[in-house]
Amino acid sequence: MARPRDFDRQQALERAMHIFWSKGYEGATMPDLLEGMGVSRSSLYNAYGDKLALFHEVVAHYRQTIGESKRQPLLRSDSAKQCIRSYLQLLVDTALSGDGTHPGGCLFTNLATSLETADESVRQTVLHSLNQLEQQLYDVLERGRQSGEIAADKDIRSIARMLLGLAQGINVVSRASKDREQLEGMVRAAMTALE
Amino acid sequence: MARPRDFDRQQALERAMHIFWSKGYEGATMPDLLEGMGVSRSSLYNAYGDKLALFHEVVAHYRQTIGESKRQPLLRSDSAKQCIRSYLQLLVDTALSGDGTHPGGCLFTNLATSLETADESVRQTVLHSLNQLEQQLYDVLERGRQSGEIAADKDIRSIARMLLGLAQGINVVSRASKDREQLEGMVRAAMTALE
DNA sequence: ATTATTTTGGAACGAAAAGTACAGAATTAT
DNA sequence: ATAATTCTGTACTTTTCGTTCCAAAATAAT
Repeated sequence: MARPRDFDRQQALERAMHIFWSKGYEGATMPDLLEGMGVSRSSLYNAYGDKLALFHEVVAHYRQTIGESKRQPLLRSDSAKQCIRSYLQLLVDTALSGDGTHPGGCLFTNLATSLETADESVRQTVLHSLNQLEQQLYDVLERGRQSGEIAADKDIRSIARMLLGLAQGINVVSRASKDREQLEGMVRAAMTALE
Repeated sequence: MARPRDFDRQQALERAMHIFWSKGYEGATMPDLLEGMGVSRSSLYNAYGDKLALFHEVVAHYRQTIGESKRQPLLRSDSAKQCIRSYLQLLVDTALSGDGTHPGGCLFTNLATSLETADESVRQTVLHSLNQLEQQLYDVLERGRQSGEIAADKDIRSIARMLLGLAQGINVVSRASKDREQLEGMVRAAMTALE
């Protein structure tokens, strides 16, 4: 009954995600977004609402795609240690953006360091995401403990938290330097905490 | 021969540091700075130059004060493990800003996640600071290895890197939640990598 | 073809940003 | 006291931000 949209809504959202991911919410200006998304002003406002609404869609999209895929290794039926190891390895790979299709690091980690100026709902989302990751790590460790793979006297809650922290740290350090050896060293040392 | 400055330059710089620290470079607007520093527009431009110049002074000041004091434990003549432990503990304390005099987390960690929009010289400073910290951690571990406190077969370069990463992670997570137990759990688990 | 509906591009708007200009106030040296 | 110099507050300019408005173009249904 009316003219269909000229651009691919999903593709444009993906591009917006990359811009917010690398520049942050405030750092990504409307001109940046317009150019990067390849969409005109009216089209953007018409399709997504205002900047904040677009950002919320981007955050949701990130969770469903990038976030989900990064946690994939934790859901596999490998041994617990193998799950953790491949999770961290994948983290390093995406932090370095070896494929070149994504910015480095993690959108949520970046957001966490700029929560002071952020929307309250964003703060909630970030907090929830961190807690969720800690719990997922804990669940894997617990499974490993029950199977005898991880010694019963290990404080797996603390280990889960350490891994959570290290994951954030990997995302931080990778923003400043793309040294794979450095990041993989972190992973290697962290794995010894499970021995 | 002329009228002296009306305000305390150092104190104003300190206040500017707190504002940049909690809000970031772009998030800290001139009105924010003017109000927080308790200085009028002309005085600020007269005393520091423009916003970027002020920021560079802030970064230098942060290194000399906060940065230096946070690394203090690494320079003590305690045992290596004790050095590391008290370094991490101090990190947790300041991350939670237990004294209430400072914002939480770390200015440099925050900067690292927003390097894309930052000045190149800032990027260099952040990178240098991370490398310096890794080296300091390594030096302490090396000392511990030579004294026999740390087993000779440990990969202390990787451990130093892991601790570097975890330090950044602590700064990140502490921005989102002020859970002391969570952060201290990270420290506890990380310390087991030295055993 | 006509009509109804929606997208689209470009201009325009208001608010807020950083930085500047200038006049007057204040203080030290003469 | 006076003069020279520097600080300070207000108001201004310029730029850039996010957003809105409106007419023209485009398409699907009638």
